[in-house]
Order: sequence, then structure tokens, then C-alpha cells
Amino acid sequence: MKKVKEESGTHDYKDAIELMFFSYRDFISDPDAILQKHGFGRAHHRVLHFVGCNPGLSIANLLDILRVTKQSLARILRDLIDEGYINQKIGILDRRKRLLFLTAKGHKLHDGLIAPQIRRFEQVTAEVDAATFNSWKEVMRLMINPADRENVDNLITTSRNAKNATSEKEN
Amino acid sequence: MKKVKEESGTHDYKDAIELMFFSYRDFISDPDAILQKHGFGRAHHRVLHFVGCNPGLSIANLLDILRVTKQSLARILRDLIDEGYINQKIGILDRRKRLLFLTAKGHKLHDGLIAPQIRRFEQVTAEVDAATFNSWKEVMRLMINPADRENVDNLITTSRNAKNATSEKEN
DNA sequence: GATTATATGTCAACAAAGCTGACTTTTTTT
DNA sequence: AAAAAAAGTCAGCTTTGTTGACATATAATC
Repeated sequence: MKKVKEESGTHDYKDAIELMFFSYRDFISDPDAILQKHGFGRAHHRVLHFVGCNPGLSIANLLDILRVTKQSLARILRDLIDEGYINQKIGILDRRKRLLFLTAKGHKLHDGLIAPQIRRFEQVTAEVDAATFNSWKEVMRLMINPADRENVDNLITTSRNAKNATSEKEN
Repeated sequence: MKKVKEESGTHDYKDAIELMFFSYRDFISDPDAILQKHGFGRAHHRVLHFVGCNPGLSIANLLDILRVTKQSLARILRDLIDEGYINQKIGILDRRKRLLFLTAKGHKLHDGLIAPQIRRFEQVTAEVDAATFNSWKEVMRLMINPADRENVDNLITTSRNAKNATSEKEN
């Protein structure tokens, strides 16, 4: 048996790895119950979320965000379109593109899905000060691959501004 | 450019929700390439991780951590045992229990899997101060369901202490 | 104007990893 | 002796990912 001695800067970050696992596990668990009632899964949730926050997203955009194959996305999207949660519009600048929008029904479901997640953050911020929460965001951002950080920054910005927009956006 | 004006209490936390998605997406992506070479998936990774950090874990413990069914875990565990990554020992205090340990081969794979995740945290902590990183941990902990926080605290503590233990632990 | 590239859609087959339900064996607790 | 707990196993199903091949419409380029 070897004695383990912590050197000053020696951190193995196992605690951080486990915090990622557990907080994500619980964070994602709330919406699952709601989804089940609609016969949907997490994949549908992700699509509803990003389309909801980024009206006018193209298929290619969405594929880049989700990092799944076109065929995998197609199945989910078909469900959501067939059941009236999402609308597709042909792009005006580029008629090859299919721009995605939530319908009113889609917005309603999306609101229901993010509600428990927002509540979770409200409970967190009730216990820590704003600086602490901003530190959390800063670290979360640094955990994203450097090559993608700018994209995410942009996405989050438009996401914040495009509140319940039904507007069309091209790109 | 300074802060965008925030209405006092009006935060919808959509940015935080998206940070959770993207940072988890990238955090989990590194080990995937390694796993693929071994014919394993993320489920195997999770088992290797928690057994690696908590030698002597019982099946019931692991089920509670992973929140999957016994049948789902069984398949993964069979792979790992059959290929010599994990050992089972009959409990001494309770002979019904099967305590799980990584073999040397298992430790080697586990080390390889967490390496890129540790590297990611090293890169983060190279850019922020210790207080910021501690704030991140504090918030991550608060995102865990209150009922589970104490369990996670305990797990993380033993995880930290049981470095490369090959020791047996009962429970 | 013809060719090439891009954006999307779709068919089929398959794999990973979750689920339910039913049943067994071994061991401990009551 | 009976009940409860820990674990294992069989069978079948679902969700969501993957490849590979091919089709169509539109845009961009030579």
C-alpha cells in the first residue's frame, strides 16, 4: 500500500467529474416525466429547446448543435412535425433550406419542459450570490471545446434576445 | 462592453440550460473515442468510473448511483467481467452481496478514460482562480436533488480518499 | 447552359442501452 | 419456518443512435 500525499497543486478532479455526472443526471430527470406523457423522449426535448430558443434554425444548424446524424434527427423531427409541434418554412434567401419554428402548441410544451429546470436554477441562485453563479457560468463556458465557444456564445445571445419570437431569421 | 442590463429578478436561465447541454456534450465526448476502440460505450464508462473510484461497491449501490434497472446494468457488467476489467467478490459481512473491484486492466482503462476529462479541468483551472472553480463546484452541488446531496458528498469523499485502492471495503 | 456542390429527405439494416415483467437462487432477518 | 433482501437471468420491447445508398430540389460555378 502506498501512502498518498497531496502535493500542493495536485488535483485529480475526480470530484469535479462526479459533480458533472450527478448534477446532469438530476437536471435532465425532471422533464422526463412530462415527456413520457406525450410519448416523447429526450431527443424530442432537445429539438424543441433549440428550435424554441432559435426560431428559424435550419436543419444543418440543428445537426451541428446536436451532433447526431441527419437520419437520427429526421425521425424525431417527423414526430414533432406530424403532431403539430414544429413548422417548417422554406428559406427565402435559400430555397433549399428548411427553417424550423415552434407552433403555439410547441411553445407550450417547451415552456412546460424548461419550467422545472428554471426552477432548479432559481433554487440554486436563492442560495448563492450573483458572483458565484457567474463564476459557475464562466467555468461551464470554459468546459466547451475552444473551437465551439464562439458559436455557443452567439447561440446563447440570440437565444436570449429571441424571446418568444415567431420571427423569421435566415442564415 | 459592460453588462447587458438585467431586469432585477427577471432571469429565465435559458443561457444556463444551454451551458449545461454544451459543456456536458463536450465533456463526455472525449472518452467516447477511446471506448469505441474497446467496443464499449458510455454505460461501460460509468461503471468503470464508479467502481474504480469506489472499490467494493455493491450492485445495489451502483444501481442507486446510475439510476438504471438491474437488467440494464447486468448486461454492461457481464461484458466488463467477461473481458477481465472487473472482479466480483462475495461480501464477507453479507454473503448475498457481490462487491465490485477493478482489475489492473480495469484501472488502466479507467485511467485512460478520465485522463482527457482531467485535462479539460486543468485547462479550465489554468484560466480561472481557485475561488471561481470552487464556486462552480458549489453550484454544481446545489443542482443535485437535495435528497441525494448527502449521498453524493459521501461518495465524493470516499472517492477522493480511495485513490488507487485495491482494498476491500464492505458496506 | 451544363456541371458540380449543397441542403434536405428517405429507405433499410443494425447497435447501444434503456425499459417491463416474470421467475430463480442464495442468504439474512424476523 | 417464513419472509425479505441481494443478485442473476430470460424474453421481448422502445428509444435513439449508427452506416450506407440513393433521390430531389436549388444554388453556385465553369
